[in-house]
Amino acid sequence: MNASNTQIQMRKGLLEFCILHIISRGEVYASDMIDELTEAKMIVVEGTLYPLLNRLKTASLVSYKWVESESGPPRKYYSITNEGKEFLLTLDQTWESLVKSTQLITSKR
Amino acid sequence: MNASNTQIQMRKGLLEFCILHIISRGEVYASDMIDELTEAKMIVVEGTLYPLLNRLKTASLVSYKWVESESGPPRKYYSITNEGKEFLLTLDQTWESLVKSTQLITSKR
DNA sequence: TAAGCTACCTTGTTATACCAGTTTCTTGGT
DNA sequence: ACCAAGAAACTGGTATAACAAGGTAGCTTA
Repeated sequence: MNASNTQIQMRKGLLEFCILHIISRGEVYASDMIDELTEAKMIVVEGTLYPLLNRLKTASLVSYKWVESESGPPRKYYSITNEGKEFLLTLDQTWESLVKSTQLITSKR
Repeated sequence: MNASNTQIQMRKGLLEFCILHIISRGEVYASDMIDELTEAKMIVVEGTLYPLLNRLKTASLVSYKWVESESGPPRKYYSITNEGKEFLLTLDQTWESLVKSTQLITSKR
């Protein structure tokens, strides 16, 4: 039971929420997402991101299109679907309520 | 991919944090914890709580003592150890930083 | 003494993240 | 023309935690 594992566990499920938010703001591909997450100090590795994106795609929450790159292999650019937008709203509520509950418990004394 | 599962996933690891906080405020036994969590709208079932308490005990973050009940079987009353207090401080930071990161990502537009 | 409640515990399943790779495509150097 | 290097997408195995659905044991009460 160490802090770094706790961090991983606390973040579970949150990543899906964050990724969906990032995609909801406009077309992006994997490296863009990793950059933005890293900038916000939420580290994520490729082996986590790609399966997650496939899950979102399978659930019809996002879609993608191949785009040729000017330097290097083609990229998958993701965008959010209407279904994804709706789901994101429920995630917003879930997160908000979770923060509220935690606040309530951890600020008591 | 449904909202109730997302809630479960988002909460992973958070429970450990909340339970440790509850125990840190004074001696409690399982039902007390469930009551407090339920009051804060953070539902948890026994099958989740007991293994978690055993993990915390194994990691020396909490200790317990048996206490006779006035009505019913004896109870395990938990209290936090010094090691647990230290760990709780790092969890506070982990949680705070996680909230900050999520805020940063989800409030952008 | 049997029923019912309370408290604690266990087993099997599911879902997600991580680690450590692999594959494919493109470019650049020789 | 060939090979190295890099970028991008992907995969298989492992660990962890939460849940569902049970089980066991002690105490109380009718």
